[in-house]
Amino acid sequence: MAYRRTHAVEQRLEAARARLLDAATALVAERGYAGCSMAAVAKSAQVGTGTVYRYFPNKGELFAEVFRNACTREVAAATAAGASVTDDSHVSAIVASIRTFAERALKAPKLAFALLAEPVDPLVDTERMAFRESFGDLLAVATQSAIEAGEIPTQNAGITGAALVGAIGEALIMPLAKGNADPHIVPGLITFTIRALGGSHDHDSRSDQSGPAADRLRRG
Amino acid sequence: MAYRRTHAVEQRLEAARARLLDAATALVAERGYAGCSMAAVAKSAQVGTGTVYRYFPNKGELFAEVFRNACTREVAAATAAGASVTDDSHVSAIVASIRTFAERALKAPKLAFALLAEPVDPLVDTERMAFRESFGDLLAVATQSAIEAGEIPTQNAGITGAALVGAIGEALIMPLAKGNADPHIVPGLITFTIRALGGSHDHDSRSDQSGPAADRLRRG
DNA sequence: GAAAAGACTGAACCGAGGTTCACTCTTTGT
DNA sequence: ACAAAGAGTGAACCTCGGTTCAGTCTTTTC
Repeated sequence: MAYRRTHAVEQRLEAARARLLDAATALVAERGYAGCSMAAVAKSAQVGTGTVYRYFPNKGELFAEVFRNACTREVAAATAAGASVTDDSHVSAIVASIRTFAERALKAPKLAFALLAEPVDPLVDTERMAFRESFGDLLAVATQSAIEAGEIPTQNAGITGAALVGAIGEALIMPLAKGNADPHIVPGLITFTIRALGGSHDHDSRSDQSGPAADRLRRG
Repeated sequence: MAYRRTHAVEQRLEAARARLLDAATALVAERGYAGCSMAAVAKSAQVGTGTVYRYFPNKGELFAEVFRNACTREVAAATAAGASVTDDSHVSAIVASIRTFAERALKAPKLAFALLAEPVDPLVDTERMAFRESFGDLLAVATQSAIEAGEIPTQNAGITGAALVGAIGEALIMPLAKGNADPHIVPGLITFTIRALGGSHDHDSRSDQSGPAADRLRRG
């Protein structure tokens, strides 16, 4: 026999795989999923097109992993933000999670849009679904804690979690699609969240003060 | 000269166009957008494939119109439901709109899923965006009225409208995707809506009574 | 009835992008 | 150095559904 995978090679392969994932992620963040052909990913990672297929069986799997990583990062960030204020109140923790999520999304709009709403492969869609679900679960669990702590009224925490995810996503999509990162909506969303949970109104210092002028009705 | 489009022909053409739209709509409602090839639409409408292109320049335009019609119907139904209770309170009107929307969606899950979430052409996506926006506007206007009537606290009605659309959409997507039309979520959504608006809790007789059991956290 | 103007047809075409594969280059072990 | 086993390559291939168009059928007018 001759040639058995040595440690050095194994590391190089791992590195190449990571480079491919990084390149793909960067491309999504820059151009959205639509601008991510396999050829583009390969080129961006400085390898031949065929090489990509030595690391991933097909496009769906590659981008499923890209999405999974990105989603994990986002959920982790939101979770961490929530955990860092648990000493205060559960509602505050939820608010912190949501603020972190929204602010991060506004900072990386193309990526956030791809994660939330852009048309993608079925395989990738599954990851998105999982993302929304796990973010919803995160909120649902926190909601349940808040209920049990008597901070907010009894309610179906699962529905509340899902509804909050939808509410935040939808409110963010317009600005994300346009690419203009107007952080003005965040306080409005937080007010909405606190009220939807049924919490008292002092969990967040900044409350949304928009006037009743008719032209304020339209989003944008 | 010979042959000028007579009235009878004009009517036949119009009828054919309508048949195509109907066939396409039925197909979407039955199989979702994914199952809607031009050939399938043509076959279902009993015409040749090429004929479709005598009525619509391309697939995108055809389905944009299909979506536009369906969306218009849904928004109209929700609007009507809201208008029919205006004598009571604005919050009740919003609740009625939302209930109607949700119940109709659960009754035609494939169509609702296509309208709300299924991956589609960019052209069709535009219609979807418009749909969500106009439904959001409907809710925003009603919210604004409720604010001005003093029923609910001052808030950015535009954000509230968008957030409610997202909340309802997200909460419905899971059941819609699975195809199981569990009307149980509707009362939960209504509770959520009323609370999010900041209205008092007696605008709807049926309130959601889910217990705190942990296994209730998961949606489904 | 004949000719002109459309309307209808569906098999053939086509493009875009994911995927493959015959070939070359690199690494390993003797 | 040399052969075996991978790893890398990118041009060619394939697929699939939207689109076209040369040929046929229908309607209208004279």
